[in-house]
Order: sequence, then structure tokens, then C-alpha cells
Amino acid sequence: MTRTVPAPLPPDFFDPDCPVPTVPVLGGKKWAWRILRCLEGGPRRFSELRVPLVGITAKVLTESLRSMEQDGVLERTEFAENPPRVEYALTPLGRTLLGPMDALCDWSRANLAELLAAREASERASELAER
Amino acid sequence: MTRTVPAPLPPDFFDPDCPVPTVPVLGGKKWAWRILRCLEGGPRRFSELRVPLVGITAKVLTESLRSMEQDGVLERTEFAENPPRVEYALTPLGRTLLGPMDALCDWSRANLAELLAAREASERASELAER
DNA sequence: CCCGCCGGTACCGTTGAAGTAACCGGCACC
DNA sequence: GGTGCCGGTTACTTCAACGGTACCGGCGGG
Repeated sequence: MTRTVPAPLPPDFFDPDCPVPTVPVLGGKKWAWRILRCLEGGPRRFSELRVPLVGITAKVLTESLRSMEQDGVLERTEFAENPPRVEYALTPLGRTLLGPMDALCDWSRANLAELLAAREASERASELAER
Repeated sequence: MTRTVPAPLPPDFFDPDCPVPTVPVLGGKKWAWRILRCLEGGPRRFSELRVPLVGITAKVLTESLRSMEQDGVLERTEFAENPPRVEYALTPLGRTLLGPMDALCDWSRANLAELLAAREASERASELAER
């Protein structure tokens, strides 16, 4: 007899010690994706990054950059110049993230219409249920 | 003369109306990834999902499933049986998400060691700075 | 009559990311 | 001597996700 139901999932289906979910881009990092994208074309200065990242505050940008630096996906270089200059650049590790990231962005672009339609449909359904 | 610096990024580098960042998996959805993974092999019942998703509470699982249903990546089917049965299954749209997701998971697995090393290194550096 | 199972809901507390506002030191320019 | 820019820092607040506990209705079984 063929099995029509899948085998039950064991409690250790996910390794409880697996730190994959702690990967920076998978966390609630609203800006990380965009920052990576901005650095794709080469190093950028702090104030240069603030231009495309419309709405970000200095604090949040600082925090995001610091945490990404800690994760080794980008590098902070301070120049002892005048006026002071700080540059942020992708590390080789950070650059390898661009591929998978592109895959997800492509998915978003391709399926966004369908996704938004699903959201609207469920909104309309819940409005009907209210009455 | 060749340009050694990249062109400046314009303020409209990102479309301000672009809702790509609102895509479910890109938000701070701690469990969405795992839920998708659990449904990869076929439909699952509510209590069946609680087994592999160690530590999730009924409330959070309900919320996650509902929001993913709204986004059209999974489907909720209620059977008027006894005892009541509810099944969750991936939609075609949800199934297309598995590919890009795998890419990111592969990246995590491949580069996790390097990432954790970078974190430790920066921790050690900050401890040195404290003294 | 009471107990437990299924698939939740209600209420409330915690946490961490994000936002707001004010300020800083050093230097250049006027 | 005042003003402004650069690259932040500090303190405070807001907000949504997450977590904990308790409880529910309908049913079947003992």
C-alpha cells in the first residue's frame, strides 16, 4: 500500500543548536538588505549612504553598520584625514551574500503582485465576515 | 581619465513605494522559514507542526500561520469532522519560495563558521578595548 | 458526571529593533 | 568669533514580535 500521508516530523527535525536563524540578514534587520545593495558597486561613505537610504536616521545606520561589521560582511575604514572620512566596503564574505539575496529579491519582484492580491483578497474576506 | 570612485547613489536608488521589504520572509518572522520547511513534504496538522517547532506556543504558531495564509503562501483547510481537523499546506506560490530560501540556507551553512569567527573576533577586540 | 483532546482565543508581560531629539569635537570657511 | 559639516553618541520613546498562562466549545470515552 502506498503512503498518502507524509511521515510525521520528529522533534529533532530542526537542530535546536543550529545558529542558522541568527544569520544577520534573516533577523529583523530592516536595512541590512539595502545597505548591502548600496555597497555592491564599491565603498561608500557614511553620509553617502544616507542619500539612498531615505528615512534612516544616523543612529540606526550606525547600529546597522556596526552589527554588520561584527558579522564580517562589511569593513569599516577610518581615514586620518581632514575632514575625517570613513568608508564602508563589502568583505569577500559579504559579497557572497549578494547571490542568495538576489534570488530572494527576484522572487519578490516576480511574485509581489500575486502576494499583494492575496493580501487584499483576505482583507476583503475579513471585512465581509465582520458584517 | 578613468573613474576610480563609483557614481554617487541617487535618493531614488530604492523606490520608496516598493513593497519588496514587506515580503513575509524578509520581515522579522522567526518561524516562517521553519514552517515552510515543515510543509515542504506535504500538508500538516496544527498539532503536528508543534512537534518539530520546539518552543513555539500555540498563539505564535496561530499568528504565524494566519499571516502566511494572508500572504497566500499557505492554505488552511478545515475539515468538519470529529474530532475537528485542520490542515495547512503550501500553495503553488509558497512552493516557489522554497528555492530562494534554500539558497540562503545553503549560504548560512557554508559561511556560518566564518560568520561566527568574525563575531568572536570582534568580541575579543571590544574586550581588549575595555581594558 | 467528569476528564481530556483538538485547535485555538484572550489577556498580559518582555524584548529588541527602530525612531526622535539633542548634542559633541575637530576643523574649514567667512 | 560665529557658523556649518562630518561622523557619529547619548538618552528617551514607540512598536511589533514573541512568550506565558489561562481558558474555551464540542465531542468522545469511561
